[in-house]
Amino acid sequence: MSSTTAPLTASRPLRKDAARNRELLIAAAREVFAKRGLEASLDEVARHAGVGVGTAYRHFANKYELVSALMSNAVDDMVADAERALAAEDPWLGLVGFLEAALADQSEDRGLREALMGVHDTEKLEQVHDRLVGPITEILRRAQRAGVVRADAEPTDIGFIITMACAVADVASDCAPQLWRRYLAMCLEGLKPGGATLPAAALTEREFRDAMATHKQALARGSSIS
Amino acid sequence: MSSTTAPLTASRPLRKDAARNRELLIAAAREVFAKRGLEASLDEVARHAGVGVGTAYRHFANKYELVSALMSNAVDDMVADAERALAAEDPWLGLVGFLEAALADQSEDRGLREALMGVHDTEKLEQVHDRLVGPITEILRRAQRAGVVRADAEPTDIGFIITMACAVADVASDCAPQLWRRYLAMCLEGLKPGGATLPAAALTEREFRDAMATHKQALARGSSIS
Amino acid sequence: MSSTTAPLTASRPLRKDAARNRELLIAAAREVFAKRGLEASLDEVARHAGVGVGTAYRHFANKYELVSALMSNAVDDMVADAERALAAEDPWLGLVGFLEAALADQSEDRGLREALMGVHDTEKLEQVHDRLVGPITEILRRAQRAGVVRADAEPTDIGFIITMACAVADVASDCAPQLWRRYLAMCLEGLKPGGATLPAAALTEREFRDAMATHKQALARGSSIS
Amino acid sequence: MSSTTAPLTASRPLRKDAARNRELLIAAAREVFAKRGLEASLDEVARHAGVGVGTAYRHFANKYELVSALMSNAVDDMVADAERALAAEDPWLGLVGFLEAALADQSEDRGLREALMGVHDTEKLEQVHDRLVGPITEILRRAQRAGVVRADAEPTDIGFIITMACAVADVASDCAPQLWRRYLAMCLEGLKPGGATLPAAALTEREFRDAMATHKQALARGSSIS
DNA sequence: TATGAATGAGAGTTCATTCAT
DNA sequence: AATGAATGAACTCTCATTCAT
Repeated sequence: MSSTTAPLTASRPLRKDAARNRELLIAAAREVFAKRGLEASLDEVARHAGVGVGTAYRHFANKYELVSALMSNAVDDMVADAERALAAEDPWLGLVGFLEAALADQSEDRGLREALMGVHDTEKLEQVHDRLVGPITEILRRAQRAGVVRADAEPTDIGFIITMACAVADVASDCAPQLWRRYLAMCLEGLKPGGATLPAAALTEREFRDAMATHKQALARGSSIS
Repeated sequence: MSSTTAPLTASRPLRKDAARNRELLIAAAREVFAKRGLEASLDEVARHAGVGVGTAYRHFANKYELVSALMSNAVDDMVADAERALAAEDPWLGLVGFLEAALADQSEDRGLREALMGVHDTEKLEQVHDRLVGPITEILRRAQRAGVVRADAEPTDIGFIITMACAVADVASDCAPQLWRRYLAMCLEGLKPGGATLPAAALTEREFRDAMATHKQALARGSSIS
Repeated sequence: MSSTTAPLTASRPLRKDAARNRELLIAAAREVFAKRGLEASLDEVARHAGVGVGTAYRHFANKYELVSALMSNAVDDMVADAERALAAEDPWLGLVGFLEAALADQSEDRGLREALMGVHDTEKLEQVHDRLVGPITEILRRAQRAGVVRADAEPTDIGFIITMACAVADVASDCAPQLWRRYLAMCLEGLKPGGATLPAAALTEREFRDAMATHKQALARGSSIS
Repeated sequence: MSSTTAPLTASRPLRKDAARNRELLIAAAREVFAKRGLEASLDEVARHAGVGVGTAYRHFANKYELVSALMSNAVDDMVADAERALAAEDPWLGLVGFLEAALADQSEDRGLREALMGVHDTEKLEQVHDRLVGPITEILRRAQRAGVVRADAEPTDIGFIITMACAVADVASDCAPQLWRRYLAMCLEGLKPGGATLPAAALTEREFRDAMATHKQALARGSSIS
């Protein structure tokens, strides 16, 4: 009856605006996926968020888009972590600090790990990489210039070190939530100068992206995320 | 030693055609699971093998049993790898050789990686561990006695190094099938004596088993492999 | 009493279309199960109702829940029958009327007979018995007080008389839909005072419930209704 | 080598002749079906008999034929029971004795009950009836001539009384194996002269056969016994 | 002839996605 | 815009029956 959008009657539920529902869904998805992995159903996410599934599909074209949004948030965090790392005085501690910060998040979130290991959309993947490649490259190069990281290390190595530590977290997060730190430390030894020659070349940024994209498509085929 | 053609396995000799189908199924399963992971359906495996689903279920009580058979084969191979490693003169090269051999297999087989990372049956898991723990411990201890591996390394570290290299293979196997070698080399640097103190204790053998078992159960809940 | 159109059932009001489909499903289930017994598939019930299987599973968690809903309706009817019987002036005619009314329903519905003979869920069974035991006991005791039923009859005898008449209906309902009346009459002769001593004690209410529950479990093992 | 059929070498298994296997299968089927009902699989029966399924299908065209053979045996027993009943001096005790003997068998054999309630083959059914109708009719008529059974009872009533007592046994055989005797006694009261008029005519022998046959076909449609 | 391996239709159930309300 | 009911393909597993050995 009124032209305002404010609720007039107490019995009519508040009209939640879209942004609020979007946040609710993302928060619910994070919680649900963190605990149960990406195989949790969208119904469960929606229920957790207190909205209908239909609403989820209004905000996200499909399950993957929702996962994607989660990833964007995680990437935001990683970018922030990276900026903090660049602000650190010691380049080595900066690198280590970045990895620890990024992994501290991921080690607690199964859904995030699965999402980062299995991005299902090339375009999205490009965006993620576009945002991270600069900071990560700078963190690494700075450490190399300081002589604390071997010269043949490449930015994609950082990506795979994260991948590896995530794998440990995947297996051990319930029993030993901090175990990934042990293996991150081992990998970091391998990053220090003076080690043996590495038997295979690092991927270029381009190859890394393609690898990720191919991997996802392999995952997507036959997976519930299509 | 015997002149009979009886199968070497202790169980009842399989009829010729049945044995053939069993092999067809295992081969098909390996191929299908290698490419698409364990979430591929048994129908697809059977189709790939050129047999009906029913046949698959005659040979393997359920999907997991089939995966389990695949794993048994893989564990056989790993045990053989481990024995070769112990026969090597140089303890370090033995250790490295074992890891490279084991990973060369797994890097090409996504299903195998998923199976080993996600054994869904506690009993089977125990069997796998029972067979591998001895040889792996001996490989490691020998290298430690020779002073080429840091003293605080534990057998479970070998397990997690395999886990990590598999994670790399998971992502990159299509584009860069040998990339895992780069990161295995990095990890091996971390295994050499003289590195920084590791920030978290290795799991004991028992904890490792429990971690694996818990991980599986988490995976199994809601997964197609129940 | 209220002017709202809210449903009388205490649970959340179903959306109009959903309520319609629920009714369609129940009607279809009654028809299909009535004709073909409980072994008819849910796909067939859904097809008969003109909805997808998924819809059936939205309304009923599993096949048994659907059967259960059917049973609840039938028990409602039986309770109503029992109340009418208690309102009858002649205690004997009340008893007979109750049995005839109850059996008139069941004789036409094979699914209902199977459901009542084979309740697969202990809790549900308890509910059914809880609702029926009072009225039936009262009907019987009133007739006994009036001296028209033998003193050693027990409420569980009523249950078994229904069981027996149902068995006749099971066999003969197609060819002779009223034949059960003949054998109900025979059983009723056995209920009248003055007959020979009965060679086995009636079950107590507790034993009757346990018998039913055990029977169901035997049926359920290996049956499609688990 | 020898022209005898006796085994010559200890290692070669005795050549079981067909008759022996047939008996083994029937015995196994009786046991298995008695315990688990007709839904037990033929594989299980064959395993129990120590032969292959193929052998079962050599002797019986399908599952139903095997059940049918079981029934034949049971009918043999019933015919023998009937003959003993006719030899009894007291016509009433003869009738009662026949029913008790027949039911004592059936009450212990779930498969037999299911088979008799659900004969799936018209021809077989005819055979069963052909063999039983004479003796049963004679038992009944003799009792009627002696004035101990009501004049409007028909041979098919005997069939349905068995049906009814079987239904009781079906439900209660685990908890109260003798309970059917109570309800048989009640039915027998209804058979005695002097009761109320029965509200529906007994089936004729022809109708009884048709009822059974129709019933079976209904059961068979959609049932595992096709 | 006996065997048991192979078959494949069909059952119950789940869930990403669509669409009427 | 929000809801959640509806959809139907897909998955695992069973078993009566057939057929190669």
